[in-house]
Amino acid sequence: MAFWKPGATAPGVSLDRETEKETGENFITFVNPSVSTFSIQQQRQRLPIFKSRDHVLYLVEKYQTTIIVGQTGCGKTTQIPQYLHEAGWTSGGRVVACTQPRRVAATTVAQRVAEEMNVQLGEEVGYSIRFEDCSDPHKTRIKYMTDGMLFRETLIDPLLSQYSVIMIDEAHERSLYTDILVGLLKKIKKKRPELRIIISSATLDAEAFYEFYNTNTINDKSKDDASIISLEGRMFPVDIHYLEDPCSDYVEKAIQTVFDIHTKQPVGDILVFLTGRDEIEHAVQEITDRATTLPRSALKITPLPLYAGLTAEQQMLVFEPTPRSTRKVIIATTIAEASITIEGIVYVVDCGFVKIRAYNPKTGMESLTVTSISKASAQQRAGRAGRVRQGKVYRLYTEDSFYEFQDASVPEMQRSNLAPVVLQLKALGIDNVLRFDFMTSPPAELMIRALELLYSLKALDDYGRLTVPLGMQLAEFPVDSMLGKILIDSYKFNCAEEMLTIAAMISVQNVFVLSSSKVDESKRKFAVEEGDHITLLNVYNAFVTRGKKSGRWCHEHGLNFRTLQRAMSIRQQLTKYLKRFDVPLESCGNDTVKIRKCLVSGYFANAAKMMPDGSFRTIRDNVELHVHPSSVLFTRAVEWVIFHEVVETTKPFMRDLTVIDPAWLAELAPHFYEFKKSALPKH
DNA sequence: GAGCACTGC
Repeated sequence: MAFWKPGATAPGVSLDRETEKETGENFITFVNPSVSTFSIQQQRQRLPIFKSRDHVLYLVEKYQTTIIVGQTGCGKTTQIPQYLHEAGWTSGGRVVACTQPRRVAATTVAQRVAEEMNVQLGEEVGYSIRFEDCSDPHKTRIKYMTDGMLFRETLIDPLLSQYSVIMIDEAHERSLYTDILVGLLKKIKKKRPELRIIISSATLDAEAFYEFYNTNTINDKSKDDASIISLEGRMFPVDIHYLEDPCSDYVEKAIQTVFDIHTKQPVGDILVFLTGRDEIEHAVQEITDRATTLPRSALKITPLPLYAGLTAEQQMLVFEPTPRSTRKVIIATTIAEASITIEGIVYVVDCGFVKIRAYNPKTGMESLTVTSISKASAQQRAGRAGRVRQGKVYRLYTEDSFYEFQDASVPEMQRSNLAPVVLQLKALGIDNVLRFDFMTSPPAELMIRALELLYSLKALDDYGRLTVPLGMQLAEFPVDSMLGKILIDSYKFNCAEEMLTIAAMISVQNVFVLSSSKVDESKRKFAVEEGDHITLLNVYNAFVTRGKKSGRWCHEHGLNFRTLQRAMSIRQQLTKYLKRFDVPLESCGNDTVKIRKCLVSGYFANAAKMMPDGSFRTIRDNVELHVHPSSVLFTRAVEWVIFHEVVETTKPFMRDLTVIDPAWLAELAPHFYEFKKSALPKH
């Protein structure tokens, strides 16, 4: 195999060299390619990363693992795969992969690189995300993909043999699949010495990745098989302002700061980070009210909310260009930290908090709590002010409290339900998941809880081995383990068609448009006394029949069009799996008893009984629970329910409930409830 | 009795 050697000229490189020029001129000229007079190749050479091109290629050649530290905007994501391609790493049918934690990033970066290489997207340069494979198995040389997709490929080809280089981008975010891949690649690299791994991280974690991959234990650097390189960024400087004294109400302080900036600072839009919808809607309202007291001659101010629960149309408003006489204030959740980038932001107001979801293995409950952000998050938020010109960040906390923040937030692996991780690792032949080499091992309680759940679902046998076929099928199924079990068992109740719809609707969030008075009214039209699952089934069926799958109909009924479209895609995908598993695709008509019994066959562990005061207790542990106000069963008197999940916010709330007959628990989950039969009423 | 950070397969 012919590799490019340091010092030699790589294929396709000679032309670049001749036109190489010193950088340092006005950056703005190539920030916007449409007004640039430079060719694409010249623009590429003007990126700060170009200066490190040879060094990066040298390290990748010499070391099996290279850790690249580089700020957003340095060009690593678009350039490094191209450098590797130019240097011959894609010859002989091999592919360079670059993973992203988010779908949009994978598609937009692939689009950009295809333009730079002047090729058709989906041919030499492609992408692969759920529901969308825009790549060609024979032609694609550079493949951008979500980390979850690359992980799924390991289920088919455990050594990922078609890839010569695998670049894990944004590794500092420590998403669940990034962490699994980081662990798996350590195993794969032992079996494939020719494979090269690039871990790209924006921050302080770099050293930890290096330690994880470097197999050299002696004190002689020349024996290292991992290396680190830092790349220069291309951000504009951001002035940091702290509070002198801590504040007690950061929402009020944020509003005051917005007006301070508005009345004292030059033009430029403002981005405010708060933690959730309530705070955001409150701030938007207050800013609107107080703006009326501004002098008529002053610059106008337009507050805009931004969070995931809004419809696509509502979200698009933040991208509308601002009229000359107006300053835009975007008030956002953490969604604006990495997922959505808004151009033109010059001022950032950072409250210093974020809502974090964490899984408690003792109770099996998830909590959603407001916690301090990490230093890395604070840095990322500040960076949002330095994309177009020099910016300012106003941190609504003291400098001392900043230094008390954790360096990085807790990796998802440390705070998630690990049932799917356990299933998938076992499907890869990694039986002892407790001893799998994770960069940061998850707490043992999380692992044990996952093993217990999988055992109760009969996905694991008495020896902790994956059962055949159920365990293997659940490992492959891109759906929550309990829902997967329900889908596979649906043939027993002749209701696969109904369960496919329910599973798809449960897998998406925000079916009903939030914070609209129409919603409650609209929801009542679809609501049934059996509960949320069958209500969701009704909504979906109405959408595809009466609603003719149209956005207009959704709008009229307070439903989120994009969410329902996504539910259709998921349903389609899940249907393919059921066909492959030979589950007969029957419909039970409108037999809600069959549907609810089928739900019990998977959700038996999540059962609760109502108390005289209207609260609930779990049957398993007698833990107090409440009906979430978004449920159609909220304020209704019912006796026994099963639920999809519990999320603790102000109280532990059950979400997505269905009314059941307790006799079904004994009938369908005797292995789980046998020892507690006395707790069930006699029938 | 009154409320839902964000991704991903």
